[in-house]
Amino acid sequence: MSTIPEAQTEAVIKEKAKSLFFQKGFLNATTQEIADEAGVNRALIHYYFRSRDQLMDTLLEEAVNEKRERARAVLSSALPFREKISLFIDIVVEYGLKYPYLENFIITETARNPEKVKVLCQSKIKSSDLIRKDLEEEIAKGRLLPITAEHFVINLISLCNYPLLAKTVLQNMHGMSDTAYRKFLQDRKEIIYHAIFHEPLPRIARKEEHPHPKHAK
Amino acid sequence: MSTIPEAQTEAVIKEKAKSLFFQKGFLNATTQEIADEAGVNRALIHYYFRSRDQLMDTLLEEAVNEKRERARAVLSSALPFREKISLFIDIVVEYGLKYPYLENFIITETARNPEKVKVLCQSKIKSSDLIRKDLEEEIAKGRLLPITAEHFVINLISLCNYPLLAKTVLQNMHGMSDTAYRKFLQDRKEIIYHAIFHEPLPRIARKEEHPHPKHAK
DNA sequence: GTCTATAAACAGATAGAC
DNA sequence: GTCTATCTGTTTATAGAC
Repeated sequence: MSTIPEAQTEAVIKEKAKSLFFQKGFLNATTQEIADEAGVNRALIHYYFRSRDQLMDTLLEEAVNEKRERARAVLSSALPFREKISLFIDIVVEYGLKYPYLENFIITETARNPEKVKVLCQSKIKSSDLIRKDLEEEIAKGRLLPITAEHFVINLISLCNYPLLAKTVLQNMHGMSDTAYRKFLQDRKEIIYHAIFHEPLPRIARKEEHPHPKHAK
Repeated sequence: MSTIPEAQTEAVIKEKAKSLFFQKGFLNATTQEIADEAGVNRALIHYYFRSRDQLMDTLLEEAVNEKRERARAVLSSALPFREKISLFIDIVVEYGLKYPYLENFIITETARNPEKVKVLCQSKIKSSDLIRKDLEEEIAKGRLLPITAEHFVINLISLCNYPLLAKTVLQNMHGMSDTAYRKFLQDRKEIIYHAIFHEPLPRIARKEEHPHPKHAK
């Protein structure tokens, strides 16, 4: 279409489809809706991505890899354990604020087609492996009650991700506007740290205070 | 169909559709698949339920009400607070074992059609209201770190439900068979209590030890 | 109440013109 | 690269015979 600079069609489709799926929550958006959003003809989606499924796979893989890379960087850093976890929570919640429906999409797609999970979890460096050593040390020092690394990580991720997945239910149940809901998710950063460590989140050593919510590279 | 006793067609459709949706995880089962499962003609689904949507609404409402009723009974009982919570975890996890895809279904449907949530959450007695008094008492006595009733309940439900929603991802990531996954969910009962109260789950005062996993009325 | 046959709507994908 | 037109398959829903 003439309003689009040119030759960026593929990128535009990806960007707009990503927004439709992960930000606006149109998890079942049709190729027509994607095309409309991108301001291009429907056939172009097939020209560039062959099928709707391949487009989705591409988007999902990219988004998951980006998020995982960020989490991995923190967990494998040299920071003290509790700072790692605090930053991990920050990253996961901020990512959830930016792409509120990404987790929803993953859950929906893997439930519909369990084979797809293998693409997403390949070359897997499990978070639990990255913190196992730290965790065992903390437990040995008596700073944490005994727990396996797997359950620790699953607890952490559950506390971060469930409120995203249940967004509609929670918003309705507690009568939250969209902005109130965003605030609620922000507040949960401290709540989650608190639930994990049973002590307040230290006010020091926060990487940044997010003066602007911009977070994606 | 002649193999079915008779006049129970409506009940059979409901039962089989429930199994398809909530137990087997065919969240997008077509009317044809439902009819096949029930061993009836596809047109009968429309005869009894008018449309696929109405069938789904009926199923969802019944399942949610049943689960909520059970949870409510425990939380509004006269039991000590920690026993209530322990039983609550038990109910939610056991319900998850029985209907592994119910929560998935709720999340998917409310994301697709946010209006539907109003049907599910009507006449709402919030769990957080039922335990608020208990919780404040516990906090006043110094037996629990300060937390709002809302966040407390959301933490609790997150820890119970997320592993259900992420079943496919978790199974793949940790190489769990179906039976290993069931065991994993069972184990989480103690993990969750532990995460909430930071003390081991007492071995006494458990309602039953589930000699048979049968749990629905 | 239960079936067959069919309508009606839709979505994904492709061929072929420009 | 981008468009229009069309094909194919799928699914819900209903009309009407039995």
